[in-house]
Amino acid sequence: MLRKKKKESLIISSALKMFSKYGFYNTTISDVVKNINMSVGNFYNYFPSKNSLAKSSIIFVSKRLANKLKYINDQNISSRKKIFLFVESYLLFLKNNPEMINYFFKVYLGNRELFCDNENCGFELAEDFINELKRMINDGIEKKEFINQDFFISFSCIAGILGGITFLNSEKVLSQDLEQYKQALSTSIFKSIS
Amino acid sequence: MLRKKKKESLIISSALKMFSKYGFYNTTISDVVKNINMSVGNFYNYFPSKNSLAKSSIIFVSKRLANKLKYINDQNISSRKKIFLFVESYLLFLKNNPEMINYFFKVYLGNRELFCDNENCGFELAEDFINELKRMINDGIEKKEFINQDFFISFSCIAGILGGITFLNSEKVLSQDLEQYKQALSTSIFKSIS
Amino acid sequence: MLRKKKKESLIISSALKMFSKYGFYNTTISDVVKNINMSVGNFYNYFPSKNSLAKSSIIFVSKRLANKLKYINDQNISSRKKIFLFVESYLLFLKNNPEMINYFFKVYLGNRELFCDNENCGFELAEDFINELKRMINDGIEKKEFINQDFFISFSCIAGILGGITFLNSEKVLSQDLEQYKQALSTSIFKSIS
Amino acid sequence: MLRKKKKESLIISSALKMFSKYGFYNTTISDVVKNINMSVGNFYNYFPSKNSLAKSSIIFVSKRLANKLKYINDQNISSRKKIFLFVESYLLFLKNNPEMINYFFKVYLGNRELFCDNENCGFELAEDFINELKRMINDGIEKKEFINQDFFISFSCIAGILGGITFLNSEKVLSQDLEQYKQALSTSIFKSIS
DNA sequence: CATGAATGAGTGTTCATTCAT
DNA sequence: GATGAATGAACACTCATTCAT
Repeated sequence: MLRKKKKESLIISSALKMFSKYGFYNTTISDVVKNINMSVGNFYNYFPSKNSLAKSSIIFVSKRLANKLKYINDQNISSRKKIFLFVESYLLFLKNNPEMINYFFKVYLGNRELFCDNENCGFELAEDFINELKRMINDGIEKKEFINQDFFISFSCIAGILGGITFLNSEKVLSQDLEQYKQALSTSIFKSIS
Repeated sequence: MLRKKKKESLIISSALKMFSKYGFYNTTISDVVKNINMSVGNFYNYFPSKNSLAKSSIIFVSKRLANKLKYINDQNISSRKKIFLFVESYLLFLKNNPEMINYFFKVYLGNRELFCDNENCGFELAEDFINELKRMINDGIEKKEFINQDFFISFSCIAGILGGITFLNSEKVLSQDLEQYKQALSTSIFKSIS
Repeated sequence: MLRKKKKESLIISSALKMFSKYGFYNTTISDVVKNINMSVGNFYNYFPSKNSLAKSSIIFVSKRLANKLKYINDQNISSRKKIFLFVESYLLFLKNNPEMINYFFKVYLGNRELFCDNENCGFELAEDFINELKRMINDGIEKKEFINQDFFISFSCIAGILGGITFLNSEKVLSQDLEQYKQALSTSIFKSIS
Repeated sequence: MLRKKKKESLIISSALKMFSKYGFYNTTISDVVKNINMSVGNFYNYFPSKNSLAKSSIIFVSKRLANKLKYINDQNISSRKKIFLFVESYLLFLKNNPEMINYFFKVYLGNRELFCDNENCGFELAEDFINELKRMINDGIEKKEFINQDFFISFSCIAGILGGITFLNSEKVLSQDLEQYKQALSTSIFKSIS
């Protein structure tokens, strides 16, 4: 039902804010639902556990990021341009939705145990985004605009550099506005993988 | 007293292993001390709290990393070479002491709340390492081997790319041995900031 | 209204099954109504509380048992024969309606607190059955077929022995079919009170 | 350690009182420990769960009952006398330790789910007592003082009749003191199985 | 009558920290 | 210093009951 989906999104929104700000383990279910005038008991009508909320949240973020990247990937432009547009888009997204990006970097990457089933802790939950990134890299390599190297190196360059600036931003040490960095960042990223 | 320092190091070693593997919040003091045949009560003779153990641990790691970097910085070689040596040294360190690096990336960066006093969550605890990184970057810029850009961009490039590969390594998705990546990684890093 | 009574019986049937199988405290209202395609909210149109459902259920069982016993009591036969017929009838009932008997022994006798009002926890709820049992005993004593002893002793002999075999049956330790025990059981019961 | 065993017994004693009086599910760990000036947290230094406390409690009771019965079984007397001594001993025990017997009948027999592992809900936990009962019955049969019938019938006669009087006693419907019933009860039991 | 979302008090369990020995 | 029993606040999750629709 639509109504149910709406409520789920509302909960996820609150969770992203709280988890990204205070961390998963320092946020109680009560904290999550207080923001949206929901009772603790009712939360469990929408998610079976706090853990599953964390998982649903990362899927939510991954889908959003994947969409942005897909839109860029689908364009018939140079890889250089794609990198630029992606960085631009990413920085804007980070500015407007810091909780999503911070959730991705802080909770998803920092608390891996939450996202594992048994011993299996892959990236399934973020695969929408990762697959799109993979596509961008492979397209660039095919068109000889990127060097043909191990995927994981290129992945580290793109995600790592963006992760770095994201972290510095969340630490509030950046002196300028985020978008001021888009030129330098996209140039750095492009140089690193071409 | 020397004896006291020895015990502290022992505790930190155990903490780094446990925290990096299971996460700070999933590791109890009892877990930390069980490894080293110490009682829970006695732990508190060495550290006033679990939190302070986390802080001491990151200082310990930061110092170790800073030393490696300082040794390289002190040499009279090109920045290109420095980057290479640093990457090489870093990968070796990661291979031999994964718990330290993983602690840095997972716990220190992923659970910032642990390392804040009041609202102040700077990098004081890792400043030994960060200062040395700053020195390498500034030296390179001065010698015109790196482009003269915002420090934080260059920082993101170096730390971000290494962070990326570190994460992939801890996720066990890398197909080759870590040191196989040193050439490509140092090249990517160098290109990104020059 | 008849319709209302039908629904109540339906609920009680489901409750007897669930309560006897999983216990009162391990069965939720949701469990009870799921079986019969009824909503949780609607349940409260028929019973004011979970507790009252437990009470109504035992009354239901007691009436059923009382009817069987009354039919036997009303016959003009020896007490020896009555005991036999009762045991036979009881074992058949147990075989066909284990949930009723198990509810009686497990929930009604094992969770007395549910059936008390204030401090008053009598047998009112099972009085239909108990009165009929009392009648059988007193008739037997009058006819000098049973020894004239404290009612509670005779009661313990009849109900206790049947309770014993019921328990063993529900634990699935009996090697033979229930009705195979009717001869021995009725003999034992008869001997014990005559 | 002895100290530890002492505390465990203390907890079990309190649990037997509370569980037998209010039922397992209506007694909180807090209730159990309040009686003995222990904190909730400390309880978990002695038992891993509330459930395991229930199991340990029944083992405790079973051992106590088995001892009494063993003492009687070991004597070189007639089965008739054994039955009498056992009933006498049982009634005395019930009078002095009603919480133990009531726990056995109310919680152990009434809440079987607590004592099961997986699908396996045998009598292991009470086997000390049951084995001794089995011995008494078999000895009697061997000496031709009891009829040679299915063990479960004889078991139901002994345990059932005692269970009946126990139940009536805990319901406070008996008009006389417990020991007044020993003659009639032991006679009834003896007659039922001989 | 019927639905099922919403409520919120309640419980088992954990764990950082303390303290008597 | 060393021990580990003791403390108690905190939290995820449950579920009987209510109520808007």
